[in-house]
Amino acid sequence: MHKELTAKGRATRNRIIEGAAAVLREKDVSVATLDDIMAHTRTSKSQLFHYFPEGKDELLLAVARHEADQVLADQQPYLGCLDSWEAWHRWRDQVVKRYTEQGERCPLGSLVLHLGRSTPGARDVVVTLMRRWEENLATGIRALQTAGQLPAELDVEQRAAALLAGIQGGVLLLQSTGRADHLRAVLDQGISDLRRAAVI
Amino acid sequence: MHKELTAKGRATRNRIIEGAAAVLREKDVSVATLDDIMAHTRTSKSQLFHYFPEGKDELLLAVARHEADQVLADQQPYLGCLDSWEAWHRWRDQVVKRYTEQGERCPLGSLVLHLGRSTPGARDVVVTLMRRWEENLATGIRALQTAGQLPAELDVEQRAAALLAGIQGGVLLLQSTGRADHLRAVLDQGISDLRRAAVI
DNA sequence: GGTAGGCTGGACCAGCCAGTCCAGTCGAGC
DNA sequence: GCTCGACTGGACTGGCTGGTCCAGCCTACC
Repeated sequence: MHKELTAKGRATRNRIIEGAAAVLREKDVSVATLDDIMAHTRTSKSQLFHYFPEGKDELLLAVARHEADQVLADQQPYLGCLDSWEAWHRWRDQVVKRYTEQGERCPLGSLVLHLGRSTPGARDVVVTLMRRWEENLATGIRALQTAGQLPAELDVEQRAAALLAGIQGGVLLLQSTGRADHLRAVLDQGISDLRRAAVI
Repeated sequence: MHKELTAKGRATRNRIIEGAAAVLREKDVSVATLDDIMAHTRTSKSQLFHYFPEGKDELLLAVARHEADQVLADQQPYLGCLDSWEAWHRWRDQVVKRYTEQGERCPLGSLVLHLGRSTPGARDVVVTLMRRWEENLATGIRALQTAGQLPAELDVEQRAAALLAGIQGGVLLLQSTGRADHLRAVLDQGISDLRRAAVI
């Protein structure tokens, strides 16, 4: 697929994806039109359909993948080496900062919701993202275990799952209420409960 | 507003709201049309605009309010009297059951997202819902305090906020991955961390 | 320097769907 | 039983938007 793209073609394709991502960070999928994307990327409709023959959904899916990659990248390098309590706190700050800045928009969320079950592969994007995210958290907890900071019998999977869910909900509440209180609470509480587990 | 509605008129208006809610539980807002709602409620377009002069958005907002009321109602009577550990566990089961049955659809979520900032009042619906939900949780935690099951110095607000965020994220993950693991994990972990706080 | 095929521009089309309009019915109160 | 206004039916419209088509440009490769 797209093997035959020249360097110029690839550049244009990327420009479309990034431009579309920019558009979708400003307006909701249900409102954004191909014309918006054309205007923002200085492309014509034929180019859009040239690079995404299946049409709008294929383009949106590509944007969703692009955004999903961004989510974890934005948490690096912290998320990748959660091997001390200090590292956990730095990561916490990074997450709060990232989502406070992003504000009320959730391009990836609306995208996947919009594509929904009609577009095969849309769900996979978010499922994969969540799995990776959770794995990173689990790895971090295990790192604390091997560092002797946490007891070996801790249920790592459950902790990681609960933490991930908390973050998602915190972000959701940040986006719907405009306040980061919940996100902060869930991270603080999650980490301090983890620390407390160390003492027992 | 709508003071002058006769009994018949009120009945029709309610039929429209409930019918629309049923439609939106099956298809996403972005796909559902007024024709779908007409078909499902046996009404004509002029009736829709008679009862909701502002058009589709006004109708959707009414549906959103209707759905929001449902959310807390579905958690009763458990959510209302979280005054023992047993009550908390019964409530937990109820929540998991409710959202497992609901499956992947989240009518209220898509509705509010769809109405977004363009419709004043849409955000309020979800903000109010979340505030009430959180208050119920906080009341439950305080009930445990007065029952002597939890220490008085516990940060009730933070616990309630974190728990609410966890639930929202758990539901989100249930809807996007199809598995209830996260919701269960966050509730189990949340309640057991609370219990552990009792010991310390 | 020629040519095949990737790349680009933009006019055009067709379907969908919210919203309008008007003609007609029903029913409560006088 | 009359009348006024609430209520209902359904045809019509106008704008929007995803998608198509074709004609022409650019460039890598021979």
